[in-house]
Amino acid sequence: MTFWPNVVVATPAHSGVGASLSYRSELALAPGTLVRVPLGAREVLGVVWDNAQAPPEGLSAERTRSIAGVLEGLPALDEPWRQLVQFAARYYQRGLGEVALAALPPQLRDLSNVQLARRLKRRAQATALDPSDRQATATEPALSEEQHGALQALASADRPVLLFGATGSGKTEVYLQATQRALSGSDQAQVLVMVPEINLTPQLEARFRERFEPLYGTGAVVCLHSGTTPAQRLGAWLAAHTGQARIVLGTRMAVLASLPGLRLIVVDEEHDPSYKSQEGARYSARDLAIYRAKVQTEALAAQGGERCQVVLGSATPSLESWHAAGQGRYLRVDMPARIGGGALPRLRLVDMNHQPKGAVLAPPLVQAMAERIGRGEQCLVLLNRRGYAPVLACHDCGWKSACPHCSAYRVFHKLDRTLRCHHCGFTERVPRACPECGNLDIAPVGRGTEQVEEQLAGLLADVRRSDGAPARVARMDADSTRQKGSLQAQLATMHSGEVDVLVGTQMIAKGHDFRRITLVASVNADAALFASDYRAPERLFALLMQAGGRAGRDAAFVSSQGTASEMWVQTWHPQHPLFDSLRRHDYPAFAETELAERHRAGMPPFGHQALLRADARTQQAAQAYLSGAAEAAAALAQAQEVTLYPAVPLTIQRVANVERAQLLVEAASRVALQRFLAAWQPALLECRGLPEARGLIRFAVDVDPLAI
DNA sequence: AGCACGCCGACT
DNA sequence: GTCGGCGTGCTC
Repeated sequence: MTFWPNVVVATPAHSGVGASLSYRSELALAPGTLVRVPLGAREVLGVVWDNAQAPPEGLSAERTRSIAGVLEGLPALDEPWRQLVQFAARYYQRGLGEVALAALPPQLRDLSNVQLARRLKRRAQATALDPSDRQATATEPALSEEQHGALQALASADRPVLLFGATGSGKTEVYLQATQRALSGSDQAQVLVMVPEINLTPQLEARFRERFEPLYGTGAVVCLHSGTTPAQRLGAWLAAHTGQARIVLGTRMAVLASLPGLRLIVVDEEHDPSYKSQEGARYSARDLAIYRAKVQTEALAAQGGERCQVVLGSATPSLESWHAAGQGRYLRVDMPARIGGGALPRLRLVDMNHQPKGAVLAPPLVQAMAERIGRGEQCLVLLNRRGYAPVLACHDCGWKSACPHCSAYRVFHKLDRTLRCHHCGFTERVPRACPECGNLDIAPVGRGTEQVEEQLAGLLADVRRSDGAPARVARMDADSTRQKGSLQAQLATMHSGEVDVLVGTQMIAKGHDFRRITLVASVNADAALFASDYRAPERLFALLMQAGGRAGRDAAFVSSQGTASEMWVQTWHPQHPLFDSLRRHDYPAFAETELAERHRAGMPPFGHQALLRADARTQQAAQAYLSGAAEAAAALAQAQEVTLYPAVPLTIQRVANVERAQLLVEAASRVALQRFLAAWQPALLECRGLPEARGLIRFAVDVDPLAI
């Protein structure tokens, strides 16, 4: 008997190849089976999507080629996984195969059956050799009343849970115990825990290993993120797929891992923009987590009635999630109190209008830091700019350190005397004199972390710590942590108390549990207050709350010092309403204001958006393509009540000599937007051939974009 | 995306 | 006379 399986392969949506390709097979292949198939001149990995009994229509039999082989020993990818991939591909307007294959470890492609068998055998042996003297029960710390309530709510919730917990309220312990509960329900049960950034995985991994390896063995916890080697990634994926791994920790890519026994998904810091992918299929891992829990629950219901729970945790939830909770679509659970009864830091606004002109750090702030250092406390200084200064300029002729390949300035890095473009990476040594007029008087404009570090070291030069040693300032940003292991090393110097003041980008604001920090300062927050991006206030609020959350985490330490922890913000606009909510740590009030504003403007979550983006050799070509695509869809847009805005260049118009433009699509309903985008797809392919779009490099649709 | 096929400059 | 530049076009 001959079968005609439809197989998905890694062809992007814009390649013109349909959703799946028909092959011939003498064997019945279950949907989800991993196969190797001939495609043109090569052989590629594919996933059987369905197995038709009849040959495909409109395709001659001799053009249908045979399946080259099946990946032996691997269970088929299950129905909920396929539904998830199908949903993601459709919703984010990408090829089915592209999404499916991107979710698989790349190494799986070039693994022979012999190699695969060897790997699977080794895994099975490792598991078998694992010491069997496992603990039967976990040693779990006692929970606060709030934590206990959250755990109860999570256990019985019939919808996604939004865990609204202050920084330091002990959300991680709730995740740990919820995980334990989910795993103890069945030998097959699995849990997925996501964090926004790779940097945050090591400490979470340590806590999960410590808690669960004694119970479930050393292979029970695996990590999936872009920092792992291809071999590790394959290993972790296989462990998750075969059920040997009980807990998968990872970044957004982990949401697409194969997890047949999935019972709980945790999305920590759910508001974080890192959950939205910015290339390839531009999916939101948080939104996919919600969908995944739903289809998994449906699948579990069919075989006995258990649920797959999903919990989104944050001290400053995304407005989308907050709104969903307000509507009752999510169950909101509050944990307002800090563990140990510590208070959230007091807000101290520094009105820069009343500070000495040109001061990077206001004298009262420096004074406050000096006092804290003298008492053996630590400080954190936040500045969202790497390097020494964002621009180098000539005072004579007006030359600025523009990047020749991008419409942006190169940043002055004083430490290695370079001008570096943060967009394309183009780096040159700092010129001795102005390249335009030869003037020697070229000077940095604005400030970055390197400069603040340097200035602080100067300002605190005479300050002594409680042990009499001079105060020590360190800097932590993408530059200082580029080398492998240096992030951990830098965190260690902070934990040990070797460093008194840590200057850094938002990297230092996230997640780290420093016990002796009692003062956090944000040096230039103002840019976000008046940014054109409508999500900028939300991000600023989250960043400041999160940064403030680094202070005073150890209530006993703070009270023994006889002080209160503080969050300092330097601003030229102390009257800005955002600071009122921030002062009261009142996220709900802030969210209400922002949501009202969004509602008025028809912005998400009340309206729905997508972007059509184009990259081209010239700006004209990029815009011509977009305009052509808009024109082709004018009637369709009108019928669907979708608004198409004019094509505009991106804020940074050119990056690495590629011109970029985009076009905003707005609709009042998600369904209308989806219908429109799906119907638009053929026109998007066709418009590539427009003569005026000559020079177009690529286009992409971004559904639910984070920035417009 | 790959990888072929296909038409024009500097080399053994 | 060939090796190879990357411009279009197809992949069940």
